[in-house]
Amino acid sequence: MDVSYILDELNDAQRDAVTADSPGTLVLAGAGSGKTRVLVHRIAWKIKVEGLSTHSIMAVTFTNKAAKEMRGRIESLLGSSLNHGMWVGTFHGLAHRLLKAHAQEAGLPNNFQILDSDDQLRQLKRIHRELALDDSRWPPRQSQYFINGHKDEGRRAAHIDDFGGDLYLTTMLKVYRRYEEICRQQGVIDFAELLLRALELWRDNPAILDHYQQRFKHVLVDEFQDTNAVQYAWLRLLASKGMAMTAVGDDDQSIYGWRGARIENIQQFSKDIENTHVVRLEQNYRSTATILKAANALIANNSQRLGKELWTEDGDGDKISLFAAFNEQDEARFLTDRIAELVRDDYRRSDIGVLYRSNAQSRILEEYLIRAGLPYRIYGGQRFYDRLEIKNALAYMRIVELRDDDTAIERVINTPTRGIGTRTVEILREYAREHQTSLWRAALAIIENGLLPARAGNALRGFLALVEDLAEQCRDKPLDEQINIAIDRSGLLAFHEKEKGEKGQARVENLHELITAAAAFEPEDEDIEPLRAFLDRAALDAGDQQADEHEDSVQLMTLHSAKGLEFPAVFIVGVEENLFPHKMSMEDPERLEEERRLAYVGITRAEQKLFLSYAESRRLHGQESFNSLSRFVREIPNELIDEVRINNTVSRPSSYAQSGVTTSQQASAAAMGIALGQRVLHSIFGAGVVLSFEGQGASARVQVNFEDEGSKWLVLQYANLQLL
DNA sequence: AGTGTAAATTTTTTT
DNA sequence: AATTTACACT
Repeated sequence: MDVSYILDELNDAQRDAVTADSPGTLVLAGAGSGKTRVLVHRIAWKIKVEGLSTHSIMAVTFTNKAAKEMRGRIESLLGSSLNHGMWVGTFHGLAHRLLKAHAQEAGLPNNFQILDSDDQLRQLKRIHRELALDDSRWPPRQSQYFINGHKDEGRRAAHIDDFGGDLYLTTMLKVYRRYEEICRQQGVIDFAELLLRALELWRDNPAILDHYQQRFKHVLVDEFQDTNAVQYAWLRLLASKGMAMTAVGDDDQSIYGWRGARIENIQQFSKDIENTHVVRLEQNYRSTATILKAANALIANNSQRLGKELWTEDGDGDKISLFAAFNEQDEARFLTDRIAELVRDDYRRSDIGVLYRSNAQSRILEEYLIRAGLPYRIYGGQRFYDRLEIKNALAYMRIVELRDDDTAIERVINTPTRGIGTRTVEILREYAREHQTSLWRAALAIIENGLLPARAGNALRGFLALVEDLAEQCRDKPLDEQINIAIDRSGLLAFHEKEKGEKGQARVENLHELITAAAAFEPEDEDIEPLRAFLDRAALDAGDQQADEHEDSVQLMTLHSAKGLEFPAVFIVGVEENLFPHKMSMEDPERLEEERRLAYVGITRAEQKLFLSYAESRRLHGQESFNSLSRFVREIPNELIDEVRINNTVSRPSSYAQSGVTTSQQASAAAMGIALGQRVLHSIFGAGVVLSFEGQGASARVQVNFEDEGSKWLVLQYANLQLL
């Protein structure tokens, strides 16, 4: 059989990675070095040359998008469809599949539901209220962070030592325990629980583990640097009987430390598996030499690296553009102007990626893009299935599916309003807590025993009847019909139609979109009831971005969601201290290094052109701030950068007027060379930024926000400030 | 019980 | 700035 097509067009290192026949293979793949290609070709090699069955291969990725792409590329390389024999999916997706197959052994009801992070937070808020915790002293977010953090490390409440009654720990543990109890009662599991349960399932049921150990002969893991402790332990269990494993990763692209990812797993891998074959892929096929030089120089500032340097046979190409905008509007204008120029130069809009550190930055960019008539598409951000109206609609379906789902009940019991007020819900909660049961069962019992005033009782009975009616009506109907019935009968549609303004209209449209999505929904697994499969998909899948998918449009996204993508032209906006690196990450050296890796990821997305921009003054969350150029840009060698500042001659924006500084004051400040946002150096306090200004002549004072000392008012005459 | 308005709170990244 | 929460009013 001719299998040369599998190895053709691969370089030596890639070929080595594809054909390696060792128990452990570790591929350290730099950005743009053909990582996915190696994975896909390696799978083809295992099947076509080594004769493994598709049934015995498992491939794990981190995003649904990556899983889908991998499946597609394998199919097109092999020229045949993969069906369900091969397990390709995300850790969460595969864990979910596993738990559904063995729900009983995993201690879950057959129809367990997934609790997403938003619902998880709501649940925790309720627990805090129940435990009478003051939200300002004990923010629910902190509990969420605590619980997820420990779950990611494989620790349940019972495993955590409270160190003899430490108040913080005992409180957090109280919440954690109560949370576990409630989840168990309702038959719901959160994201971290999905992974932890899957691990425990194998650990505690040797027969089941053995079955999968027999079945899988080879497991391949993409983005290995992003695995957390539980995921790694899960893989180790599976591979403990000498099954072969391939891990592909890049320590320089580890950007999910905050989610429990452990870069160390890469090193651990070669320690744990004997005779690990290590392959380095350093030749880059994506970017110009200039872009790679910048990326290499930047990442060299990180201390803990396995070491790796990208190179290319390509030429230098264009320099990297750096634009200093006055403010975020100026930046947005620069962006749209340049994009328009690129489009004029025959770039397709979809060839252009716009990356930013945080989602909040996209709004202003969108505004300018719309004004310029440039179609765009946003990845990530508010996901379709996370929208309020969609979650409400799905909540009805979830209750139909599983009556005990308290989160869903709380969400829609009075949405749209139907006379069930806070007091009534309060009574339900109390009853449920006392009798250790769900809200649904509590409601049934309360009505049975006539524990409510007539009016509230009627309203509640109405809700229960509605749900039963929905369940009745939906039986044996097609999925889209079911959802249509639910949003109609529940009054949800009418509720949003009545809502005034564009918002209500958008919500109605989204609800229709949901019906369309339901009609188009094709379950991956025929055996599962469509509604169940649809709800699972809604929880686990980002909802592959709706609408306009085929129009040629500029691609907007956070740096995190850009990982794995590439564009001929890339804009990274907001390269400012405090924003990127984010101020939350500046104190801790490890987190700062993660920010640097994020910058590395961003830069290496670019094929030909890279534009960086920053704003000297930026209004974010209603507050004006003055940030200096990001240290990451300063870490790029000067000769690679071309500083452009098109609007150089335009007068400074109105930051003077806003702060109430008069023209004459401006004049005297200007005479000293001091402008708002100007960076200055003080002999004692160090470096800082001018925030405000008042008075003239001898009484002139400036307010400076010092990096180390905070903000201070100084008499200009004596301050002896040096301009930076 | 429901509705509207004022006050308070929150702003990193996501399966 | 925008969203959630608290509170007063109908």
